[in-house]
Amino acid sequence: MTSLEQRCTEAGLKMTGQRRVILKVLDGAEDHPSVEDVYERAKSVDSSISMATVYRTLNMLDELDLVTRHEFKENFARYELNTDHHHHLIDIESGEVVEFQNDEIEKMKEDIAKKLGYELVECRLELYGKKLKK
Amino acid sequence: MTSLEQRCTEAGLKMTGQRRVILKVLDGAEDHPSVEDVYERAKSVDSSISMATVYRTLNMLDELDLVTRHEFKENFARYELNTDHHHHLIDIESGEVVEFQNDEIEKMKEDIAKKLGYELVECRLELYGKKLKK
DNA sequence: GTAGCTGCAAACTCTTTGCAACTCT
DNA sequence: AGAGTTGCAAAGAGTTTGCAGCTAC
Repeated sequence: MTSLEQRCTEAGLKMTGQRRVILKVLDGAEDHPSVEDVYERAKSVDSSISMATVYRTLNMLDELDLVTRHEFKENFARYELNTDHHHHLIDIESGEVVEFQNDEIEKMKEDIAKKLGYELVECRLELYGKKLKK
Repeated sequence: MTSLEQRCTEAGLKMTGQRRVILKVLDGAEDHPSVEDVYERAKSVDSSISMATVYRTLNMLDELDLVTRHEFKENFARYELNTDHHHHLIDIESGEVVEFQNDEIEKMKEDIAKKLGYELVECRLELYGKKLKK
């Protein structure tokens, strides 16, 4: 049983076959899968899984803060297991997503919000670029 | 004739009545209007204007880089005339949008992209917060 | 005159939801 | 047993588009 599965059970969710498959897909994902991606991967394990269940499950996980929903400049959402805090650089040519983290920026975000009279609750920082040739 | 109108004409666009109204709405907006907002404001001047025209016009302006399309954590787009480069802080309680600019962050964005092997093309930086009580 | 623009309604895409059947616990 | 979960299909929301008629140039 994955720790993700465990956290879901602890949250009071029933552990159905479909759910188990979806959680495993997420747990095993090394990328930032779209709903469609999760659906395809889950379906290849249990072909009875429906898109509706994938949507419902991802929404639940998002609400439980076990997963983060991203809406990059695409017209669909991508999901990612919640681990450490980081931001993303998206390759505008390939769609590849690279993660990065930067303490200075974290600090500046806070400072800026405070200076404007706000308490920072959330933030979105996405860089879009293309690979440099060496 | 607004300078926006002039730039459109220079781009080879025909200046129709509807377009003139929409451009004026954008030029006069002090906020970050949604398509619906632009539609309503334009319609109050010329009630024959259709939603389709508003969408088409905003898309054109975006392509001409006269306008910027924002997709904050809402499920619709907002538009803003292209002026100086800045970012946004969105009040998660009221939806109000505050603009800010920070040179240090601009520099760091570039550095981070370069360090990851990318040329920075675009970026999205949005802070979400709630007003601090004094 | 004609290329481009418009309004209308239909189509699209992604996402959500009502419902009846099913299944963990 | 019963609340929660599922698949299906229909509904939603925002946005785009085909088409026939209209208009700026």
